[in-house]
Amino acid sequence: MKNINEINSQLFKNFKEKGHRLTVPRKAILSLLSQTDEHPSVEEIYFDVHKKCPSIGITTVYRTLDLLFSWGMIHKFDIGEGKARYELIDHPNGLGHHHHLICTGCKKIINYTDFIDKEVELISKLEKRLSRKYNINIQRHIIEFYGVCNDCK
Amino acid sequence: MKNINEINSQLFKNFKEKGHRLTVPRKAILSLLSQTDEHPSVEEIYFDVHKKCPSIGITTVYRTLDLLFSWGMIHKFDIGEGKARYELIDHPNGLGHHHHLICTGCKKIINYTDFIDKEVELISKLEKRLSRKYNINIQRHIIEFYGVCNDCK
DNA sequence: TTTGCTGCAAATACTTTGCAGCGTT
DNA sequence: AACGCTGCAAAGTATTTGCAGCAAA
Repeated sequence: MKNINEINSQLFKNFKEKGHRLTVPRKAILSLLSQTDEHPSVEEIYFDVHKKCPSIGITTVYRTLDLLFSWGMIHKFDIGEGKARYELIDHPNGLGHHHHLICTGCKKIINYTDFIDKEVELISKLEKRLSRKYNINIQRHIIEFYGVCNDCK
Repeated sequence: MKNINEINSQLFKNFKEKGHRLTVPRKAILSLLSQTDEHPSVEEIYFDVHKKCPSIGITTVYRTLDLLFSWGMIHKFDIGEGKARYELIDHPNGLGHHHHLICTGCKKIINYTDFIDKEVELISKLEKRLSRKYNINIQRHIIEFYGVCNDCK
């Protein structure tokens, strides 16, 4: 059973080995993302890291997330709010590959991992076929179900 | 073989029967959406309808699209540009249910309909299971594959 | 020491809102 | 005639950029 420090030191090590500078804001942002199963927005990430380290500005949060996204380390998506939400891809804390169930009322996001095996199987087949047919190099996918949760009915 | 006027008159008829006022801007926006297989943004829709009818303002385009979305007539999604794109759901012009293949380089969107039968089958099963298990009333889904197209490699 | 990263302030992009008047029904 | 729809202007969010200084490697 790994604790948070072990998990983070592994994450940080990988990060540095890829040649990126491990600065205070980056540590704070990566730590936050590795310790949550939620899908924080820029504002939420800024609120958290700025509280722990007030010198961090929101511009840096935007820039860091952009970089992490372009390096393929995080997912970026918009559930219909007009702002981005983020999630670590290779989540070190036990949360494996999953898809989302989103309430259009309260914007709650449920990560589901049940029923996912058949999905993964179909999707990898599909990716191969689509890649070949449309001559496109598929890197990731988004599968989201939208509905109204019990509290919002 | 239906022509555009027939298609639109059917669309407009349905629209009015639902109790919505059929105004000049709404006609223009619905016509545009029914005649394209693309996924125009607000700006692109505004550019088109404003050219045909200069009195239409961009605010009306935003409001009309919001209403069409809340009435379940159009899809609304963001392919990672930070702005919404739209698409008629019940496309009268032959384009059936489909999913998207998106190039992260040039933002080109390919509608694919091949291989979709298995997807639809799996998805409807999934929707039932997820609805029951998570007690949520699922209304729609988004399935998108992201990659780099041949031109952008 | 080098070069990439950072914070601030300002600019830009997208979307929403208040309000008075107009047009569809 | 009623009331929903519209355009304009202004305001509200979300995000990006220029630049000088700082700090990780």
